[in-house]
Amino acid sequence: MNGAISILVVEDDREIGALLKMLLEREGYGVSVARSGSEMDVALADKPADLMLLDVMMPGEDGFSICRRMRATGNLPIVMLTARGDDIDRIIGLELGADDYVAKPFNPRELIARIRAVLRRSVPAITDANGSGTRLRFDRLVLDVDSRRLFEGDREIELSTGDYDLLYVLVHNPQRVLSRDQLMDLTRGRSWEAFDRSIDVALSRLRRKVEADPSQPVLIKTVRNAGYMFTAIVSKV
Amino acid sequence: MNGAISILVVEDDREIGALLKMLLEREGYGVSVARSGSEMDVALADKPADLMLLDVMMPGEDGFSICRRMRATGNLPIVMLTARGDDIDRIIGLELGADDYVAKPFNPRELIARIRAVLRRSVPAITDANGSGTRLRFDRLVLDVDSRRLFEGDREIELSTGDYDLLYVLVHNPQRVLSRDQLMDLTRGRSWEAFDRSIDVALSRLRRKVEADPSQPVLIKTVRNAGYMFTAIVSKV
DNA sequence: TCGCGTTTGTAACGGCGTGTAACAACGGGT
DNA sequence: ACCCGTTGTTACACGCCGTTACAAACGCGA
Repeated sequence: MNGAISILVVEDDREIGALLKMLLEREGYGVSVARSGSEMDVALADKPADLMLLDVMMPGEDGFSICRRMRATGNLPIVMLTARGDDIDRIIGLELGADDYVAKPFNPRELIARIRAVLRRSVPAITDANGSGTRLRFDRLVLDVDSRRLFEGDREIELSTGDYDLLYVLVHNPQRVLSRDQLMDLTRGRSWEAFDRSIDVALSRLRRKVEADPSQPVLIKTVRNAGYMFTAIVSKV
Repeated sequence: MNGAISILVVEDDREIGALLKMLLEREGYGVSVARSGSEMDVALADKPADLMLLDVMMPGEDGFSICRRMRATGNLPIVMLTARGDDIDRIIGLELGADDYVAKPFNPRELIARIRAVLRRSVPAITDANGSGTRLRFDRLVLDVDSRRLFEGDREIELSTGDYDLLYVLVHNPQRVLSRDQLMDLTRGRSWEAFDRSIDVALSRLRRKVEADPSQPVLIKTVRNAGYMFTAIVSKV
């Protein structure tokens, strides 16, 4: 854990703090958790961080104030964690000085993606092999994540919202079997109930668009009794 | 509300004063309201403010006069509230030494943004790397935030107030899905009720102006069951 | 190898979310 | 007062996607 990128989580809620720590460590980051602004000061004095994940709503000094303080003294990348609704709306479009924010309840994937993006912007040297680039190439296709568009050469392949969400998840988990339950969770945030065929149908529709020969799928293989697997090599740019 | 930044609102109209107080307190500022120049003097003697929000049009001593007086004695940041956005008012306001102005009727978000900007500027330590970029480029377009105008090359694309507000919010949140609720709140300050289609229609009208092919939108993507996403890369100047 | 139960592929249908034309209401400018 | 541009409302068309139904593919035991 020495050469790892270090993230300081500032979050008063024990449970959420632990969850964040777990999530981020799973991604290979070194993680410390501070439960207040003053704990944060101590932690930073002890060891500098590469990025700070900062909860807005905290007793005592709140996230806004901490963010402002940090900006006054340095430019440590900050990702804010805001409660749903009002807070978000207040931050959006305004120049708070944070580098990005994620709304609670947060989608773990989005959180990781945004942290990676901020790190990439602020530390150009760190190009995580596993990272979320903005253009992904596989087979003869290119998926542009920024614009949610898919290209085959210079021809665009139209994707619906559902097509894109599904393809996005698959492309980010190549050579790995994803169960229907996982796909359901990752694309729709719901869990899978027995006899639900919607994933199968969605996948069938996606194949029709991305497979050279939909009747002989090679990009997306079916793994009987397990789920589906994206088989192509995925590279950036 | 002790460590909070304090703002003194000088506004003769009770209703607008209360509205401003509410808006600003929601942002975490400490707010006092004075209803005339003399009330202002009393308030300032009692407790110094970090920023003054000053209505131009008032019976008795008007905002211009007050601004001039304040500048003669100190450099308290002042944001002027002008009745109409005529150029005369703007120039006078800035010549007088005000730090910024907002035209009535004001967009709450813009007001807050300008106050934040002035506060940040007035604390010289905080010179944000993202400076005062008032022109934003994306795709083949340039949005001038100061004048609220949009250009495609040297050709201007006419935007209504609503067009601009919506585009502004979108452009400030690229690669992020904004729900109808968020868009509603950010552009109109109201919350979204089920079956309200006004955002959809506003967005459709905006697309007609900014998309190369409105029937195949690429700048503003629809994310089904979630909202809309601005997909272009936005850069300053 | 065959047969049968289970799993998967996909066509077809329909509910519903979204796009947008048309109309109404509103407001600022003259 | 009128005009005209803007914005909200309504209505309808269309495409997406969940459900259903049935066919095809698979796997396991005989």
